[in-house]
Amino acid sequence: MKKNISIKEIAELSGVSIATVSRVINNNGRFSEETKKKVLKVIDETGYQLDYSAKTFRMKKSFSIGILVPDITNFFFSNLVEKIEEILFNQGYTTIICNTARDIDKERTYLNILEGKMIDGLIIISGADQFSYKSLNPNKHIPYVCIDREPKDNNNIFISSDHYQGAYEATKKLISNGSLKPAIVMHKNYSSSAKERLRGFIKALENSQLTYLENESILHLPSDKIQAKKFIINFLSQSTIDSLFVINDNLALDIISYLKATEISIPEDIQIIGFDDIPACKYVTPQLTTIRQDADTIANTAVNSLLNLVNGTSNFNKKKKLVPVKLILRDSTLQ
Amino acid sequence: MKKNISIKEIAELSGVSIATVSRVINNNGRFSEETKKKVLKVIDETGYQLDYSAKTFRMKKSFSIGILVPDITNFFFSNLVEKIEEILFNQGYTTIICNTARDIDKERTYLNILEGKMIDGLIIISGADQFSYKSLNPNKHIPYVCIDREPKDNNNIFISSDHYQGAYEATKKLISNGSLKPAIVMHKNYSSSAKERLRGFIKALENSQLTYLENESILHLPSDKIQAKKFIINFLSQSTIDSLFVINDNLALDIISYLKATEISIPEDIQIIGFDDIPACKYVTPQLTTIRQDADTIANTAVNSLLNLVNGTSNFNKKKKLVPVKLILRDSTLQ
DNA sequence: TTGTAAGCGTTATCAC
DNA sequence: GTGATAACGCTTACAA
Repeated sequence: MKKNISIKEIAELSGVSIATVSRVINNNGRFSEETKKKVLKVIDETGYQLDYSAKTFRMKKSFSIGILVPDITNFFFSNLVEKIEEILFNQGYTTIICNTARDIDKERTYLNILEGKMIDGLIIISGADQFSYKSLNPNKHIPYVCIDREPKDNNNIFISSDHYQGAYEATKKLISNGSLKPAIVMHKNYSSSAKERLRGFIKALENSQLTYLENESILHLPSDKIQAKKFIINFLSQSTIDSLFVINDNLALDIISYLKATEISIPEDIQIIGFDDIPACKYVTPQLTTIRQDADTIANTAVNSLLNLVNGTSNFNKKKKLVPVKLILRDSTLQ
Repeated sequence: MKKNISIKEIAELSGVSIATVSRVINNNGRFSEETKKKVLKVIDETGYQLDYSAKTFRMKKSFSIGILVPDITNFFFSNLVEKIEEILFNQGYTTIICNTARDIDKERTYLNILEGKMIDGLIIISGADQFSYKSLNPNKHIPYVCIDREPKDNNNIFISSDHYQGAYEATKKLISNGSLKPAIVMHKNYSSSAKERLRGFIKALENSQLTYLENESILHLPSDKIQAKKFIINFLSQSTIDSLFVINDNLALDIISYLKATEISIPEDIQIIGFDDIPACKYVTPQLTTIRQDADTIANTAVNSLLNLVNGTSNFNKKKKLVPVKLILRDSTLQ
């Protein structure tokens, strides 16, 4: 196999030095219009392609951005990633998507690899714990922004849906629809967004003179689905809870399917509101009322903030950026 | 900013040559147990990290694999990508996921970028047309495998679910359940997998002495959802079609939701079978009977074949690999 | 405006 | 077993 044609050959073929060729290619420095033409002609004829690996190596810059995402099969995440990827692509950046499978070791490994690959920036999506990026090399740090996950050193940029607002509105809606005893359903682990949603839920109760009861107003569903089903059916038949604000749509849809086997009907006996607005919301019966996150705005904000950081363009970035959410009314709530 | 610590420092600090350090790091060539310990200790203490960009540059090998995927928000694809990514990760490869958004230009651009990045191999998932990879440099070609998309030069590797078998079984099931007039529902564009599914559908009709009617047995749904809804309702109320084999679950779920507004009931009036087995199948009412694709096997086969190609391990690879699918019975079919 | 040459961090070849 | 050293393709002072 013939070796790749390099800048050196181009230089020889066009009778100039490699430095000049490099200047022409990158359109930087000075060169005459004539040499430019000459060089470009040879490049065109030979089908020369830049060796990015050499360029990256030399410049310590790769024009690629890493994304850490906990679970790419989750619609909210894949939707977000798709949008981010598209924006970055249009700005000339490649996106390296890393599925961490919520595994902290895998996350660490990826971080190291990305660092070794001279990644220019990093977008961290969600995850249970606060995010702290410690490079093995304390002098090196890749600029990053977090989405829905609080950075540990808190002068880093953090973009998030207004989970508090969403939860507040959802709960208020349940109450104004007549619910006297709403409960929130969550998993065991509290991500920063889950915490905010809980806070919004509690605030809505308070503002409506309802009391938040540690043992009744919050349900922690087991992650095993069989157990979760037993648990929720059991709980609902023994309590006077009459509406559920569920931490995300996937879980809400699970709950709806669990309740199909029972006498409990939605929304008459129990109203349900989810979070995210995944496509499946519209397919279930009853269709799921939910809080829609604005993935477009989140993606745009994240990329802009990150590229500002990477290029040092603007250094007056707000540290925390809250993106409004929207209540989408469907059939799992009254009215 | 202090410069990165390199193999050279490690060499000095441990009193050996850089060549020896390199051998230890890569565990290749000979070195004594003693020097190994010495070097490893220094590496550990200093927190030295390999510079992949230098390694890639030097070796013309990046230990990363590109994936071209048409739409990462589609569950079948994201599920596949997630599995592929996991397998590759465990083999020491990074995965660069490229969402082509079914855009042929974007695909071309990505291909060029990936080539410049010294990608070791390529996995191409689905897409409407046959895939043909032409490098700008005719002497260079990155090894690749296709999933659900036929490669143009047909001695390339091609992995696919047995769409023919799936469609055949689905249709046979509809017929054995009493359907006298099944129809297949598809989009306008025929991917290689869609073609196979159509072939299986037609074969099942033939084998059951049913006739395939060009104007009745096949429905091409408009991509606009409003129009699609009108179209399907109109069609079903005017024809004697009594079962539908739908080209994929997303479309089948759409159809189920369209029919909710009508008198037509599923499965009594119309039986429906989808394809893929996405999670939402279990959430709808009635739950959707479907053909499950075996994403695990597809992912494993694709990665193994590709890595064999990349490493030149085994050169007796079957060119086309068919992965069996499975009928999952739920409530959108009788019995 | 252009050329010379150093240097990025690694691997690989060869000699010892 | 180990060490010198060339080489990979590019960018970028610095010189001319």
